[in-house]
Amino acid sequence: MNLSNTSQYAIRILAYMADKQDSTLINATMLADALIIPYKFLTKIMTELVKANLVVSIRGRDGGYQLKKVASEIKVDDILYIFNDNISDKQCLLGIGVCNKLCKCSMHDQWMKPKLQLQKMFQESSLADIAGEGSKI
Amino acid sequence: MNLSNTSQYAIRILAYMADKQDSTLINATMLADALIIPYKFLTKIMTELVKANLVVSIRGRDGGYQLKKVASEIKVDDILYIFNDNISDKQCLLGIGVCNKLCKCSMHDQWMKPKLQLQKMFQESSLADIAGEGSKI
DNA sequence: AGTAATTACTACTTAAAGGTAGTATTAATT
DNA sequence: AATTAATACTACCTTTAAGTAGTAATTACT
Repeated sequence: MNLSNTSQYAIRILAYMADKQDSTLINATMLADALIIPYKFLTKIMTELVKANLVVSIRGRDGGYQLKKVASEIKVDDILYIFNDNISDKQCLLGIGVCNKLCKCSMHDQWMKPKLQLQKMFQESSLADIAGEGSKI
Repeated sequence: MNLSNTSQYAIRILAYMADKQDSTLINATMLADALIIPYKFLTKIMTELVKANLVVSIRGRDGGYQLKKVASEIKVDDILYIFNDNISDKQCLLGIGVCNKLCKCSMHDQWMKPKLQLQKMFQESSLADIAGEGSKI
């Protein structure tokens, strides 16, 4: 039970960008070096973040990336959603199609409480909440 | 954020076996048919469960499988552990090595509470707790 | 002893995630 | 206009998870 590599990278990238809001643009080389993420893989992720409207890109010389919204408006859940890594309501912990009150998998009841808490955490945590504070990047 | 196919299958298999405790042995064909899991993949998983000491196998004609312990003694966390799918304490949500109070990733604090609740749920839920009750199998 | 029914083992194939390489496009600077 | 530095695109390669196939080993029954 864990996040995909891609989601982990994306969260770290965006949290780093939120932390460096002062400098208008950050380019892929800077991000890849700072976060120790393979450059080519990072640019692939950046393009997805641009398409998902979380990031704006400026092409050409002196180009780079910046957040499209203020940090407090970008939630971790928004990031996970892009990479299909969020916790959906219907999704069954045991993978038996759709799970709900009427048609439960055997772990439905036990899963309910931690699931809601996880969802809440992802939905309420913004980049502003997680950026900075001298944490690992 | 989800369990691997293999873990999902394993939980379903063991919950089903716990539910059918009356019939001493259950063979791979019965399990594969009942749970709609590919037969060959299921036997592979069963062999791992035997090696992990959760299941006993009887080889040869009229052979099959049965739980090695009583259902209440087998926790979901024990199953996830086998397939490296449990939630370890050290494991960092963002994949930046080891995460702890002294050396935190940016989501460490937010992750702590849901993580503990998830761990607790997996560690406290036994096959006896999740088997039966007319749930999907 | 032979047959049938079962698990165990070994090896392979397929699909998805993770990662890399090269080229096209864009735009500022000279 | 040419050069340079950046993102975007397309295609490929590598690794891991998921699934399949065939055979060996084991054991009850006849």
